Amino acid sequence: MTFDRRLLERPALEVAPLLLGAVISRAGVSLRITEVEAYLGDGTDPGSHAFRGRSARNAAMFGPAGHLYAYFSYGMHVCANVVCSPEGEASAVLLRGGEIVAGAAEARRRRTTAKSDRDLARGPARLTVALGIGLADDGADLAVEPFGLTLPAGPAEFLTGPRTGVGGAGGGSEYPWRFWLPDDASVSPYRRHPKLA
DNA sequence: ATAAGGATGATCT
DNA sequence: GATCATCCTTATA
Repeated sequence: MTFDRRLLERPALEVAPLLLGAVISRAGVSLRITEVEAYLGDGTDPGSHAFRGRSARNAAMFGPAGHLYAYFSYGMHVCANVVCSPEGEASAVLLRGGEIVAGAAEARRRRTTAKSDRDLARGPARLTVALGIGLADDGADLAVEPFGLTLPAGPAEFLTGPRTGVGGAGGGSEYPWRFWLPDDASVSPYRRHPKLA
């Protein structure tokens, strides 16, 4: 019914593939995760919110594994991460895309601009809207209502590539830390950061 | 199909 | 004041 928290108390690069195919749910809406990105907390990842240490915004990243790190971005969006590593270390996995497996009617009601069901949770900010995740959920334990998280039985087959939208240091092929399930319609289209030629 | 520009605000320098 | 872990609309092919 719920997950083994120890599986998430590992570095983000190991947890990311485990989350592909996992099902996350919140208040009756469930989705199968198909695309994620890893962000490290050991000070070696310039693209990570934790790169310059702890702050009020990223505090949840330093908390226990299996909790949520939700943050506000671009003045209008909320993005959600699954916190990993033992408490005190700040790595996390950004949820970038998934397909709704339960509660589709509710998800459609929230995502009024979605043209088709496959767009309901394709993209990190869309995913949070579909699930109804807000800033109030920052730090929430995914093992506790209204949340739920079920990890896949076995390891999934996956592909990797550069992280989307990360420019400058931390971007490009130096950091191929985006993970997705092959041939899945709910994987968001790759967009290079504007700052990279 | 891909490209470009605006919206909009917290966070950090 | 610059920088975003983005989305949506409109334009051009």
